[in-house]
Amino acid sequence: MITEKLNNFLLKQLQKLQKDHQFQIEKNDLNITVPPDPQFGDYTTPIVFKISKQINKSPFETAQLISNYLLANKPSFIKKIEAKEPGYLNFFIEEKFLFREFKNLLKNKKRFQKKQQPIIIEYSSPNIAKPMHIGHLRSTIIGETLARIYEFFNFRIIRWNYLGDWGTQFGKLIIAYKLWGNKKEIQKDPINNLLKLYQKFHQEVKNNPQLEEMARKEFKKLVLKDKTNIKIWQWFKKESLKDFQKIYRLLGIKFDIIKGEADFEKDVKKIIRILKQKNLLKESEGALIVPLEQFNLPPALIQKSDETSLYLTRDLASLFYRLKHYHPSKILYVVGNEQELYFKQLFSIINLIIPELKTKLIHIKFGLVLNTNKKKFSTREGELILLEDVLKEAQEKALKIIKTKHPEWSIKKQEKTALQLAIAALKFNDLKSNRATNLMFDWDKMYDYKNNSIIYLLYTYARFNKIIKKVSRKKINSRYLNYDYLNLPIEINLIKQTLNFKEILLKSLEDLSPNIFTSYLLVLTDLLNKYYETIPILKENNQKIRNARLALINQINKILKLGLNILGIETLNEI
RNA sequence: GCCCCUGUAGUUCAAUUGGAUAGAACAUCUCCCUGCGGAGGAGAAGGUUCCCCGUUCAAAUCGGGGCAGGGGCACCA
Repeated sequence: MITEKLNNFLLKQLQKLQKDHQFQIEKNDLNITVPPDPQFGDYTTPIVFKISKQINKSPFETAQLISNYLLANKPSFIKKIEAKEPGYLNFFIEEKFLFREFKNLLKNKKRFQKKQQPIIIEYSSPNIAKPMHIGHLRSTIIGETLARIYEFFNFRIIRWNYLGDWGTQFGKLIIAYKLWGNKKEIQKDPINNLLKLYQKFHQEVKNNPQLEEMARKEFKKLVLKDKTNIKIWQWFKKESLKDFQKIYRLLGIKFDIIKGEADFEKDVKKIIRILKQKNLLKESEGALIVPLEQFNLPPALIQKSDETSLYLTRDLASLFYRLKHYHPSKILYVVGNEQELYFKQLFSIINLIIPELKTKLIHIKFGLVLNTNKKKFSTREGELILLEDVLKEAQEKALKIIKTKHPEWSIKKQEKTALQLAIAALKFNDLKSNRATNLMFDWDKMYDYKNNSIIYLLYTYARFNKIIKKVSRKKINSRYLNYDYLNLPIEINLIKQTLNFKEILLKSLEDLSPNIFTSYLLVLTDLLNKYYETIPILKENNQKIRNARLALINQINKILKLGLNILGIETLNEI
């Protein structure tokens, strides 16, 4: 990567300079970035400001001093170094070098070494017996994209779907089934009917608070392996998994491990024993808690007064299992903002049990999906938007548009494309926005394919793809990729932008924010469309220039495809 | 009440983590189809970055104090 090269050069030279001038810098201070305007060069650093203060010179004077020193030792890949008011150091890269990097952009993937210790990413994690709704989508999509970005850089990833398949909620569902359920009816449409039962429970409990107690008793019976309850639970779980798999298949997601809370119920006693050994447990109102005052956190409940476990207890057990079996370097929990306190508690407890733990535990939080009243969706109140319905409607809307644009396509092709667009739009909608902020779910916006940014990306790809397909494969040759044939400002600009691909992806990974990368793809696409509009490719008379332009767009289109695939989005040859 | 997150154009969001003139899309208004795909391109208009004070070469970004919205806070997950 160019920034890496520049970084090394700069660091080395500055270290030499340190001998004559007294100043201290840190590696992160270099902060090499692409300046806002091409007149300021290809790359820039604000390091001068940090140094000037220490050597008691004005920033601009310092910049001049440093740039003169750097020029004396200038490596061949740098064309020009400039000191600019108020104190920036701007670098211009040699075109020859740009072209070489550009040609090799897709080749040197092997540079990234395979990492031995895996990273576990826990994401999606739906609750059994409740259909997947729009709220699960963020975890699923962000988690999957992070996994793909890590894999691009050759990390070993374990995709973990941690199912919510245990707990008092099943007591609620079992009692609801026993009171109002009908086996035959449920078999017809399991997921929706189970949801209705769950919602009926929460309606009834308002008038009949005793139901809560009954639910806890049913859960306790489940824990004690009551045959009837186990049977009901297994049935519900099977039906739910079937339903989830349908959606995962559509989204193109495959988990390495699908293990839920129930799988760790058996280890709960061990966890409590360990906590007791470490003298961390305290009894309070008949329940067991871990006080966390030293972390400035409220106490964490480990065991209820009826001696059943909680989500936290089982999660601790699952964490022990993960550490023991996989020795991961990191565990990422892709779970919403609202669980922040929970994860602070979980991480604090593990810190008390294993202070020397090397594995990094990270809660990758994201904003809630809100309804148009800017409030959280509530499953209990029946105010929920099913993922399946969203996809279905999105597909229908897309189909209508496709029918007007491509009436000549077969119905099968129209429908397939519509589904692909619906999925792409759903994914991109999540990935383009900042992780931290809440996302408003607006039916109209969701299906607004006019000027939708993912459509824009796919359209651009398809357009260039069409041009490339018009000439024979043989004619597209990377040997034309050089400054003699490609020297228009927009062409150089395109090449430079494309070269930022890995840097941005890496930044996206460091920040664990896919949206950094999505907005980069949009910038690149924007430039591509300007190119398409202003520069002739097939119509260019000079054969060498024409071939060079073909090679250029061919390479960039490949990058665009790769970028979209990292986001889990398939490109379309026609749209 | 305590803790956490957020506040940017009429709306939905960006802003390379403290950097150069705060950018896109939608909506509004011009212009470009004899053209490689118009789901496009060129342009106009739209801003006290919620408010006040501070930190420094530099603040949407950091600190303090307000205001507004959201989320969380022991027998749910």
